[in-house]
Amino acid sequence: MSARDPSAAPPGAEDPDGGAAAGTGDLNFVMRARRASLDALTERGFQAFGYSFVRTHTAHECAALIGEGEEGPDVAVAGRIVSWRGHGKTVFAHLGDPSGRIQLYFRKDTLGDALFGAIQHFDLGDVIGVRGPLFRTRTGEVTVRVETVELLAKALRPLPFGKEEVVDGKTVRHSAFADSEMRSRQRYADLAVHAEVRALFVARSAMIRAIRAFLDGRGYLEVETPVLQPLYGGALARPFVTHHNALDMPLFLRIADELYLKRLVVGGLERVYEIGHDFRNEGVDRTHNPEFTMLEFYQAYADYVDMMGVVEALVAAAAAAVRGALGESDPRDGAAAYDDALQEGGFPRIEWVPALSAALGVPDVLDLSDAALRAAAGKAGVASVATLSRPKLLDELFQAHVEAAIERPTFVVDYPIEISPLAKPKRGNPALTERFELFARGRELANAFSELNDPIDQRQRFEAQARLKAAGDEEAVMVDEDYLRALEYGMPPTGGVGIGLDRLFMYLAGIQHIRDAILFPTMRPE
RNA sequence: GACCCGGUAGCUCAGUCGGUAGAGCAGCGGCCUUUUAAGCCGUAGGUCGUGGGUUCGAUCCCCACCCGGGUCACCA
Repeated sequence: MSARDPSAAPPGAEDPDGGAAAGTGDLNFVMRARRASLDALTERGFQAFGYSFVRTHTAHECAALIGEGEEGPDVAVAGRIVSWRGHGKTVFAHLGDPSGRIQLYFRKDTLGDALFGAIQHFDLGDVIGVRGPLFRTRTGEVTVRVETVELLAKALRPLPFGKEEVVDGKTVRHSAFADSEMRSRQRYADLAVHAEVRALFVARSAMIRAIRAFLDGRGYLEVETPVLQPLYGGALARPFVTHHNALDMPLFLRIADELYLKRLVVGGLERVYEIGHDFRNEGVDRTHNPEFTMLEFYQAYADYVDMMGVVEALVAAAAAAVRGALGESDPRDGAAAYDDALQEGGFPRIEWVPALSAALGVPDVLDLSDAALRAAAGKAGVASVATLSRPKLLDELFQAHVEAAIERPTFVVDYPIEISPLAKPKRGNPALTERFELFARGRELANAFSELNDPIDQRQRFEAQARLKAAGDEEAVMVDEDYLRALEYGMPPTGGVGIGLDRLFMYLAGIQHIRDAILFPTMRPE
């Protein structure tokens, strides 16, 4: 609630007296009219905020119920008033519920003077319940001939409904609620007036449910690990810092689940997964929200080749769920869930070093001197090449030359060891690691490796990171002694995968902005 | 962080080469018993993002700031 928006306060909040007329001086004229309607109803003895309503059918079920007939049985439906057309002694309105909308027909001679008088004080957005028989109007629309009506929640603030018309079978909306910032801030209003936004988040939920079912079906155990961590790790990112008062110690919000999940594999939970939020204290843009939903899963006795197969099947299951939820008939533009390649699996696999070497036109990019890498990075438009470390230069070059060009789902395999501090060295080539990332449309969708389970090697990698941190790299991680202790007890060879679910959903559903994939994205206060 | 664009009524927008602003929808009043972007008549509604400056006068010009969008950078 904003201090700068007095009208956002509850009735009487800024006026201790709280009378019906008090505290309304700052409200705009529309809201004053709503309060007047509420008062008028209350004076007539109408309950404006009901307690319950027994709905017998949804709007969608009503259409099925009447079939091809002209008359149908009595129904009780409930929802928001989304349109209202008064005609003197009759009113046509539409009621919106989760299944769709249904027309209501109010007649003065059916309702009686008192009830018909009362509904003159109904407004768009009010939540009502009505009962009456179904019929078809002369234009054929399924309609409830309302015999009784209850007001279940008076809308004291106008919802930004646009007007809808159907042109050639498609819904065209006029004067819709279009301010993307307001739609994100007031997601409740966005959802209330946009059925397609509700459908999108239903699809997101379906995708996550499908992923859980997929992993559960393969014997993975869903677990929960700490969000508040004394040391952060498992990724390279700047953390959020907080403080525990009673323990008088700093705590970090996790940037990854990885190190705790692998502790569980040490303990004999051989297949685990977690779906939860990670937090990274970095910039906000079209593809980054400070908190985001991460899936990580680990499988003992598997390597990265095994995990590629799991990822293909998991992405196929997620795509099927999104497609099922959004419907087959009218796919969103650019929604990859409708791409057959996702169902067929067998994503192409390209090797990191040869791919970059070919892009640069050199025999082996790893043989290039730092100076040559710097020159190539500068040519590719990478900023501040003079200060970047060798691993960083490699990473930047790969992003610029290879990642950005990948359109179809593709596995990139065998990353240089310098940019993969938690991955096992590649069999037969210790300069590389057994790691893959899945890319599509220039974006990373998954990151995975044969997990490093040699505690001596892992300690050396941590210490290299610690040196970077001492040299001023804010993203480098600290040595996690407890994690090393766990590895010293022995961790079976393990394949691990991380998938950002917001981005996977964006990819599958054809969403361009991460803000549109998250119900309540992080925003500045109003 | 840099550059570009924007912030006007509840919503969607127009406009003012500087003279304190308009439309559609929503609202309010009236008419209308099968309408569906309902219609007709009437009416009300705005500190033109905030603060300075120039000016007789600023929503408009200038400066700063706030907020948002886009591009780039940062962020694997």
